[in-house]
Amino acid sequence: MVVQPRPEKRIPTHAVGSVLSSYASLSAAELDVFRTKLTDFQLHPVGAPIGGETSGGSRIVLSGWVAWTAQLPDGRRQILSLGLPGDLLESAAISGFGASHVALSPTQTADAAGLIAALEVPGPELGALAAAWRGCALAARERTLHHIVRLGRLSAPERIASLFIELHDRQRRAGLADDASMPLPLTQEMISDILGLSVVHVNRVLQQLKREALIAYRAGRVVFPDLNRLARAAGRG
Amino acid sequence: MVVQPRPEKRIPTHAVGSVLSSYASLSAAELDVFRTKLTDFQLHPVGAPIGGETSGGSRIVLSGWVAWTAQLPDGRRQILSLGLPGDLLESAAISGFGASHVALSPTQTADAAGLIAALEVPGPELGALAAAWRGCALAARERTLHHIVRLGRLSAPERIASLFIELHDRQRRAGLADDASMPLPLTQEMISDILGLSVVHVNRVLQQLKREALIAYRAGRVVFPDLNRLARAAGRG
DNA sequence: CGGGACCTTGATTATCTTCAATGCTAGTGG
DNA sequence: CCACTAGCATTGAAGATAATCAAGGTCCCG
Repeated sequence: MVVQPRPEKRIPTHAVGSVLSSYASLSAAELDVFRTKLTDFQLHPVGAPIGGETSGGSRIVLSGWVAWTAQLPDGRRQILSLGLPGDLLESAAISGFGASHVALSPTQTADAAGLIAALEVPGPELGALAAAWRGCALAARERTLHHIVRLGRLSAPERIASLFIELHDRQRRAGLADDASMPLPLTQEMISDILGLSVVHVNRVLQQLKREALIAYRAGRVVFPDLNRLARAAGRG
Repeated sequence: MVVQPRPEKRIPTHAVGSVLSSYASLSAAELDVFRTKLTDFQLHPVGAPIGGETSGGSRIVLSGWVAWTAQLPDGRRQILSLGLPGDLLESAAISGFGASHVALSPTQTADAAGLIAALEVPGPELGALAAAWRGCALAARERTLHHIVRLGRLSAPERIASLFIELHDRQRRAGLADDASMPLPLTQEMISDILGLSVVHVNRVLQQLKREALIAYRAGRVVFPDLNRLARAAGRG
């Protein structure tokens, strides 16, 4: 018996479904709809660009982490946002400097155009799914604004604490983190490009946070001994 | 014959029309449509909140400047974006900290919900208007991302240069600035809240830019002796 | 064993903030 | 008309925060 490859069976939609469910309670039928509406599954190795310069975007991250990176002519780099499972990768291009989506870890994405089209037709069957989708989009917008405050007004320790809290919340929604720890597939250089700091300084501040028992590392994970204290250290999260 | 008050006659839609026209060439009919679709004109004195906490947003700025401000519990402030004529004021609220739209100068706004609804119906008559509207929205999104790079990776002189270039471009589109100067109704404290710097430092960097002849003041305006040089000083704009 | 990617450390310097005054200008009320 | 005030701009001095430069160190992998 020839087993046909059935990529959709291997596609980890679990995380995305978990994220959507965190914004609205979804029926099994709705969870099926979003699965079947996704097309053009792709696997991206670390460092691979996603979507390319040309593509209009609207790919959704199924697993892995994606950085939306802007690059200045002199080499300075700023990560505009992180794409985690459930996130829609908007059109990458920005006038004024080179910007692109890059896989930070092995990443699976799919084209969400069909899903978006299906959600635009108003109907009671997909009501909760549409609400969840809007919740995701709203959360993404709030993260962008939050990031502006982070870069503009938070000190380095606050920035790191605030970033970790955001990532923890997002990964918990995706079912990828427990209540007191999370995986963190970012190098210190990536963290520095997110937070607008130098690598050296990120290293030192991380050590400081560890000394203060605000975070800990264990087996490739960040552990949060006291999330409330960490939130306070983030300048109120 | 009783003359009804006709507020729309006094409403300065000129700037908004100019901005829209800068994104797509509009017919006179289309310019009329956007005028007639706007409702609920309001005048906001300096310092007045716009939209309130409750309102869902979707007010458009007709004249004046509006700051979208986030406030941390300890008093630190960050201006997330500026609303100039033609800009849509999105829903202000952000989870995590107090945020609101505040008039920085005497400001006129209108409810754009009717206009938005009209543009959502696809049709050839309003095609260019819809394109212009999308152009505005896209530009606003790019400004937000640009702001992240500014705060994350540009030095103080670069931030100020980059901000001035953006404001000059926007005001030229609105027909409010000429090729080499623009009005600037911002105090140095407001600039510091936009750029994530202290007022004192903004003051010193402004003097430095003046000494280097990158900018000049004259009669309440900022003058740009050499925009190309300023763009270079902005870390490539 | 060598190389590469990443993390860590110390020393030094640059950038930016804070604090504390002072000046300036326009508006206000006596 | 003249203090008086309030908001904004400016200045100097001191100190904190973060960047830069230059080495090492660790770990993994071919």
